[in-house]
Amino acid sequence: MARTALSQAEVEDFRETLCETATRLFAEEGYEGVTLRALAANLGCSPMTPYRYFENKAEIFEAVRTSAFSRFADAQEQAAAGMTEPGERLRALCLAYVRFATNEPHAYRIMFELDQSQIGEEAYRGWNVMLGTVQEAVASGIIEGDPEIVAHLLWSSVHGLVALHLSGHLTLGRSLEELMDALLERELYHLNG
Amino acid sequence: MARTALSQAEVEDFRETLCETATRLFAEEGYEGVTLRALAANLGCSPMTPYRYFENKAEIFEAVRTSAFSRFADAQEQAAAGMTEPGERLRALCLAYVRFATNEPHAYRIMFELDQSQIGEEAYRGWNVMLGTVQEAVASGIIEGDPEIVAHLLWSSVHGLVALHLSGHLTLGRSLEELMDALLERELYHLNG
DNA sequence: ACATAAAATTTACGTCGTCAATTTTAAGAT
DNA sequence: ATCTTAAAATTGACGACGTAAATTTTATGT
Repeated sequence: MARTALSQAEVEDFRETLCETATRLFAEEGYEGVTLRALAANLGCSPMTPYRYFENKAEIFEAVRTSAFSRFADAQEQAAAGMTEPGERLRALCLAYVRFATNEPHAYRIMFELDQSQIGEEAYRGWNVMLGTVQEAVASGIIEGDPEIVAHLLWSSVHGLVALHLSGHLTLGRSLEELMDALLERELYHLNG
Repeated sequence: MARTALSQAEVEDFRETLCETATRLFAEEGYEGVTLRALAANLGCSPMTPYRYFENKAEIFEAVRTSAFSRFADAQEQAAAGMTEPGERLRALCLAYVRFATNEPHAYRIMFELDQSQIGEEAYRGWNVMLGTVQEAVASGIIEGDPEIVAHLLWSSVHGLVALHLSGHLTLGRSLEELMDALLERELYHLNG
């Protein structure tokens, strides 16, 4: 007797398309640069249409952020899968980390510069790969200490390098990957030296 | 024959008052939360008055940022002055670092999350204290490696800890200072162990 | 084709940064 | 003391933003 409501699939489709477009715009224009009107124009719809699929701009960017975490986790898992020895795997993880950040700087920034409390499980997938690898490394004796603490310190250190690099605070004439290797070398110091 | 222009001192006075008020508002409301109209209201002037003293909002926040860097550098210098032994001095620096960040989270965020290219010499004062102390630590043998690289890595690591802490990404049940101590302990590992 | 409810668009509001036009203010000249 | 004048400050307006409310379009069962 009346128009039927959109199917779950149709809703999900639009949400996904919107999220992809928003991610692209965001990568081009940065966080503040993306306006809902521009997003709508890129989607070929009116500025109010997205509001049927998302509560507001903040929720749109939460979706963009979650998808970024998802891609990041994929990269981490793929990097880990390629290596068997814990030390090599650790390095592969860190390398994948800095490469993700350099390839998608804007995505990286919303992932970690905004408050974490609102994001879901997807945010922990990448972290869990790192934690697991550090646990293996400790178990196999190439790193010492409480795995959770070590993983947090390693993660923080790599994040610090990446963050300062992205905002231009690293004045040294070394590449990010060089610095990351130097960091790992020091962390694994008592193995080699 | 006509009204005299404001003296250099008067201009500087207003700029300073504005900067202090902006810093306070910014600390309360966060970056996006501060509007020029609110700032003007707090200063007891009209919204356009600040424009005689600053080009635009961006320039105002550059001033706020520079003053934050200045306070940060003061804290670093003061912390360094209290310690003579390089290892202790290094720890004092890191402690002052994390304390500044926890006491003035908003200030800390604009210092390091925004692009660095626009800020002046004041931004390097704090860094130079750290670099100098690492150089001493290397000279006295308690740390090994190229001082510049080590200083960059240490700085990055502490920044990473602080940044992830401020955005709520640190899930471990340890305080920031505990983690910082664990980090330093590992860095000085081959001295103690 | 018609009725109807969902979906989409258009219109409108309040707020933002900031430009342009205006008013106020303080000093030298009369 | 008053008038002149240029600097300083304010007021008013503009376009853009996020989004609430009102309106129009669209797809279905009868």
